[in-house]
Amino acid sequence: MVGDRKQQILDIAAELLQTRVFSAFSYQDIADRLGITKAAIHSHFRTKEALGNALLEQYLEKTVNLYSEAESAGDTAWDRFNAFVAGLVRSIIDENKTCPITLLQVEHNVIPESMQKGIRKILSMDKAWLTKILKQGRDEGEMFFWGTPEDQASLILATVQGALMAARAGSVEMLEKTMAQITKSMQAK
Amino acid sequence: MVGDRKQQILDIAAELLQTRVFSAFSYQDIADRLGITKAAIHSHFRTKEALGNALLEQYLEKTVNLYSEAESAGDTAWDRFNAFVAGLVRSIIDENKTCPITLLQVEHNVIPESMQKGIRKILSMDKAWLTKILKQGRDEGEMFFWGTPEDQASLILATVQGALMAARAGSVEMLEKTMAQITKSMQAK
DNA sequence: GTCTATAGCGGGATAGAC
DNA sequence: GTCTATCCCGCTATAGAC
Repeated sequence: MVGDRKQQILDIAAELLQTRVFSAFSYQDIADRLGITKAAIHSHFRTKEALGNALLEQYLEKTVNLYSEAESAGDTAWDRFNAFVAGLVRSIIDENKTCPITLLQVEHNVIPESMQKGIRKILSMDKAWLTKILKQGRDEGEMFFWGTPEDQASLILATVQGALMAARAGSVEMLEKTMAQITKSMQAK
Repeated sequence: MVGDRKQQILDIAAELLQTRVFSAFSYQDIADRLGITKAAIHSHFRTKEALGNALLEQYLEKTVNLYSEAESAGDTAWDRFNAFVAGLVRSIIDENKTCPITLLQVEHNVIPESMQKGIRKILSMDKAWLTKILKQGRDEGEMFFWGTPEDQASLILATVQGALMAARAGSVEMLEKTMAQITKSMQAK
């Protein structure tokens, strides 16, 4: 009847994932919000694994878009870095949400292998992109950190994910403070 | 028959929590490993919520012990800091495990309120303890960071949790590198 | 393509035997 | 205190109507 039911389902699933975890939402939850039976969801996504992979594809696309957006935000590494972090934080909106990739990473051992693969792909893209930016920042003489850009990228990704996650049990204010703290730590030597 | 069944159950539950997530293990999983029926578990922990709270009590105790251990490791802030971080990393052992508090924090919206309270308690203790150590380190002129010790404590906790979590989808080697990176970032100005 | 009815299984939890 | 048999519910998934 609607035609883009598939997208509606994806949108609701995305929200449920971000406010709970993958293991803790069901087809029933989605069906309830659409006023249909859970079996109807299976017409669009035969298994929950398929739904999960569709979500991951969507995140992959969003991630790539965020890189473009960050690179359009300015020419300096700092411009790009700040736009990237802001983009991640923006995806949270309220304190009950958190980064979907972080969530799925936590559930790594509990979800189907096809999904694990999708998660690792996005995580490695993030790391590669951030490494590139940090290298640029160091070359420009504007970013300061120890060791390789790659190690620093791991550090920052861990911090950002940890902070996005902590925002759930704590406050969003805290999140912004923590992000600011990362920035400061690289601003001067 | 055994007498310390309760502790056996707790130990298995702790391991299941760390390798999965709270939502994704069941009484059945525990019962299977003990060769009894899941109903028997209910004799020891009437609800899963009760089991979760018992786990949290155990973690609280371990956390307090880790503070003592860290403070016995030496008199300087660095001695204590390193012992603390090492203690957290030690609890991981293999790459399929992660920090239980991190896990429960992620599931904050999905677990009973009594457990949420326990989690927040441990998290705030960690933050308070680490803030104290960072203040000491700054006063000694040995630790360098921007802003308040409290903000830096948030940053470090987020990083550690993020890194412990990332170790699950990635490698433990990476974890150690990331930890080393945190340390380096505070060693010189 | 979109949906309902229903199966089949596994979840947490209770009653009650020992 | 320790356990089994059992209940009821919600889960994912299939069959088949429209």
